[in-house]
Amino acid sequence: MITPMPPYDPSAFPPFAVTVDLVVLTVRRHALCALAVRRGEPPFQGRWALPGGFVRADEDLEDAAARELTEETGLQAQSPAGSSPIHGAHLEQLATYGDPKRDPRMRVVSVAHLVLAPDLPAPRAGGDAHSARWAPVETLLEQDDTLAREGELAAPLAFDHARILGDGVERARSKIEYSSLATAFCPPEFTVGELRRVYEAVWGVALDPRNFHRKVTGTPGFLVPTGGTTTRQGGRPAQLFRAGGATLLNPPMLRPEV
Amino acid sequence: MITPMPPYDPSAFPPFAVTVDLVVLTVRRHALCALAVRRGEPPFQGRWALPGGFVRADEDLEDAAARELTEETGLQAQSPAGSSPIHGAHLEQLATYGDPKRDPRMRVVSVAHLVLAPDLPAPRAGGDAHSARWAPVETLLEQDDTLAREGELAAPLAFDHARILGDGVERARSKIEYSSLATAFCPPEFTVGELRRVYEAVWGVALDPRNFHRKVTGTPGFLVPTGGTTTRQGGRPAQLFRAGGATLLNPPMLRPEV
DNA sequence: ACAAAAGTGTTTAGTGTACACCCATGG
DNA sequence: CCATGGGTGTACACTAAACACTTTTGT
Repeated sequence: MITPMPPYDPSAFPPFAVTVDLVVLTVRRHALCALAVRRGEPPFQGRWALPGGFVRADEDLEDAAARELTEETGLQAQSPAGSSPIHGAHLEQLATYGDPKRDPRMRVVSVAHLVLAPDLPAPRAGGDAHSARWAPVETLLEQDDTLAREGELAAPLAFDHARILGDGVERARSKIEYSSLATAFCPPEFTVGELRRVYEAVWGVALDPRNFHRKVTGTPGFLVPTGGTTTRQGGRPAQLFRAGGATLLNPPMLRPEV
Repeated sequence: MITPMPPYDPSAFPPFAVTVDLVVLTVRRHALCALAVRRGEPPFQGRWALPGGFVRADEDLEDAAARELTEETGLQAQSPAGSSPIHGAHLEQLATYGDPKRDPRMRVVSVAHLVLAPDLPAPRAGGDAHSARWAPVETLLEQDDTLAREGELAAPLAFDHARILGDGVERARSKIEYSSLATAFCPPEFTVGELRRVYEAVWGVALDPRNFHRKVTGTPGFLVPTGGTTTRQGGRPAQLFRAGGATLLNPPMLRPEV
């Protein structure tokens, strides 16, 4: 017999644990990197995993993600609604993973979040760097291939974190096409060339510097010049920009054909 | 003191209830409609809500959503991986809502899913139609305005379901731009005009029939002609098509400027 | 004959792409 | 002076938008 609105008995629900996992992405040395932490206990002891933790009893999901982010990196989240005074990282919900067997011990539903951050000196800014590191996403993902190799990253990521990381990378790759999110990878002031290198690292392609320059400077609200210049990249001094108010890019930045 | 990987104590986690809620969209009489059910018990007794229910102890999230969908509508879900023999509805995860106060009784985290279905004769195909109905999304959403009005839909949706519905509608509106998902609103065989009316209903705009025709028939893999024709829309007989294998539209269908 | 919806052709404006070329600095 | 990256100009291909026009049915 089918019940359109099933009886809603709050005292007889299956118990779940709810966690947040973080896909924290940045661009370092012209490569897209993700934050990984080493697990100190079973299961998957010694393996690398995405940072994360339990959602507290009276905590919103996004608050839990922001708290874990601060604990791991010292970064403040910059949610759409929030307006942190300090330069923060972009934080958004990614997807939720609830396979009954994803954690061998118990039923855990994980709400994954995506964080885009500018390049940081080191994880946790001087904290427990021994158990947290940036690694290129290909390094973290290619471990899923059958070829096991030597080195400290030889094993695939714990749990279903390779899938979560892959989904997060895919989201970032597509989202910088039609939004101004790529600026979240840059410091507060940046040049057009630095922004272009972000696109090149995230997409893994080479872009024409001249057309890119015309495109981003010609999109109203994307970039606002600060008046300053820099020569930190060598060559002719480049104008410095801040991210403008526009969040959507129309027309979008086109990713070269695969 | 800060712990990079917090102690993971599976026996001491806050208990959560996990539910799935469904945003089931269809196009009826040239309007985008969503499935709503009437609540039979407190809280929000008598108010309209999105269909949904608890995730079972050993059930994956997507399986739970597909089960609820079948219970409410008789539809089979057509997940990306699955390959149901009968014509099914598109099902994908939408987002997860976990505000600690979203359910007044207990901590409930709801994983919302989005379903796109062809027009159906009636909810539950002859079942409990008295407690389930299709309603235009504007009707369901405009209730959130302060102006309360008479009629059976006078009250806003229960819980945070108005926000969930709004997010689902927004996802559908943007996703038919760059994917072939609009065909999920159509029966197995359909005409170009019927597909165009789907776009017009979802976006709430008028499209040029001639340019639309050229666009969709000129995109390889989007539509495959079945050879048949129909005059069910009046006028000159129109070719019938099935959805092709392509899932991404490149270049995308452009939504007229707002 | 007329209305209605399906299709096709053509013109125009705008955008992406490729690439020649110049600019301003450090070494 | 040369290498390096920043920035502008321009020609060409492609696309979308607007709309005149023809086709094929039902009434």
